[in-house]
Amino acid sequence: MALQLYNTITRSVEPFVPLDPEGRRVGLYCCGPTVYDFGHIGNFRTFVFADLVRRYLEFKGYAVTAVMNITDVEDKIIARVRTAGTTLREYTGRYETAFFEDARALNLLPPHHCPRATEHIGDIIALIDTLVRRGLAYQAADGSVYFSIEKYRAAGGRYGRLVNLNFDEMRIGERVKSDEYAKDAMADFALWKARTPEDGAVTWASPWGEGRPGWHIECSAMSMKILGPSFDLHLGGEDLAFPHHEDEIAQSEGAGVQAGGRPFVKHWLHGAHLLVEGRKMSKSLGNFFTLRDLLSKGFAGREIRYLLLTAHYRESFNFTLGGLQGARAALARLDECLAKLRDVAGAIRAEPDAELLRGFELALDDDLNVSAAWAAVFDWIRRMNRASTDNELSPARAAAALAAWNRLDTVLGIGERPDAEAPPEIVALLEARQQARKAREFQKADAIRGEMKARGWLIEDTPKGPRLKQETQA
RNA sequence: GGCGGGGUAGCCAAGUGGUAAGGCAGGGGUCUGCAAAACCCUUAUGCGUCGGUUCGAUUCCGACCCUCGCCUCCA
Repeated sequence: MALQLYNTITRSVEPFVPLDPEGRRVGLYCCGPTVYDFGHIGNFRTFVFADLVRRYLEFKGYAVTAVMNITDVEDKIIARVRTAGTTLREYTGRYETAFFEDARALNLLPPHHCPRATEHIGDIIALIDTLVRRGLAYQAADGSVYFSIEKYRAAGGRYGRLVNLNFDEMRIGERVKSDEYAKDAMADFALWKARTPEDGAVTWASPWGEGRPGWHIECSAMSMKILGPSFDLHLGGEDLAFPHHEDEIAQSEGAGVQAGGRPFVKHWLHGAHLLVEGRKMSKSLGNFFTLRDLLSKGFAGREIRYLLLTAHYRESFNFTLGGLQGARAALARLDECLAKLRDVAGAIRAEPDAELLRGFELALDDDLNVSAAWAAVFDWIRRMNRASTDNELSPARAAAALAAWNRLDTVLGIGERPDAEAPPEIVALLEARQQARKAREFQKADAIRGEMKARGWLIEDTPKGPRLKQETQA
């Protein structure tokens, strides 16, 4: 079975074939967070998607090098540093730490490299210098260095491959006042921004004077430094396709550092945005959620991760609090099944059940059809439960099922609900209830059960005796 | 205005030129002292609207409506 992925640059689903001649090593870069605030659920949809891509490639046996940049210098950050009266590092450090905490809550595998823009100023300057020397970049009257789309095109570069744009029809100036810039052409973009008084201490020396990097250049400089001038996969949110990724291609290929005929990036993947409660997420609508907001409402990281992983990455997704409740119920069914399997399997070990793996892999091979993958998982859960009810679940079969699940979960990253140890007073209540039941004092037994539920513990009476479960609630 | 996605059950969401996966919620049943969990049955003659192509369309084509994204520093 072969993995197929949609490629934004060809607008089609195509087989994934690594650049590595041995077909083993894969370089993956994902545009990471701009650390000016806490990450919201939309940001994390993209990062969960990137995590899925990385994990599935590893599942398929590829040796992945995953890179995610930290954008720690940028207009919004500088503005906030100024109003907060703090230093750049202090300000961004706070949100970077928060980001990694959030990432851990969602069980995102840490990328192998998380380069910060501010720690690669030298690489950025070197890349800009190359572009200047090749005649593709120029310093304008305002002191900033810009990339010339016209020169790039004249040199054979193709601009506008990720997004079909008609530059004559563009509504120029609607979002940025054109008179703010001294660029030769509207479409040119900044590589190096000359220092302004508002930048405060956020400035670096360069051959073109004091200033700071433009936005796009950091990703080109850092990705090529770590993964080489040509690498396999570049991911990001769909909004980044233009201009960010388009400009990355122009800069990176404009530098002429790729081996003959090789592209900067072979495969571009873009994750769709999400809606929240059916509306575009916005603070004024009250449907703007940071990950922290959701965690503080009592939802678990795995529930959020699961919900984000129920929809295909190229479709916009309607994220709702009700959906999160549904996620909790679905995971409870999974947990229930796994607990049963573990109970039956005991210490037996077995090879993974091939049927489950096959359905799962078939689904994800098809451009990461994660909905179909979950369908395979839930069909399997039903089969296991039925076997259990019909008394046909042997320890060997349960062990094989568990082994398959563990393999799947290297991709899904859902894990299992941690078992909480019941406190002594709950155990005492449980024993009291058992006494009452034995004496057929059911009213008393039910009262005790109600008392335990009030304290957050549920009882399930099984043929093997009562089972305690901690109630989850948001 | 240009370009690109979408509109599938109460909600979320796959999918296909041949008669609609899966999850949540709901209804009925089995089991249970009662529950819980689990299982079984059930819930779209229908896939935005109107036309067209076809033996056959939710799937292809056209128009229209609604919605989301991008159109210069937003995941």
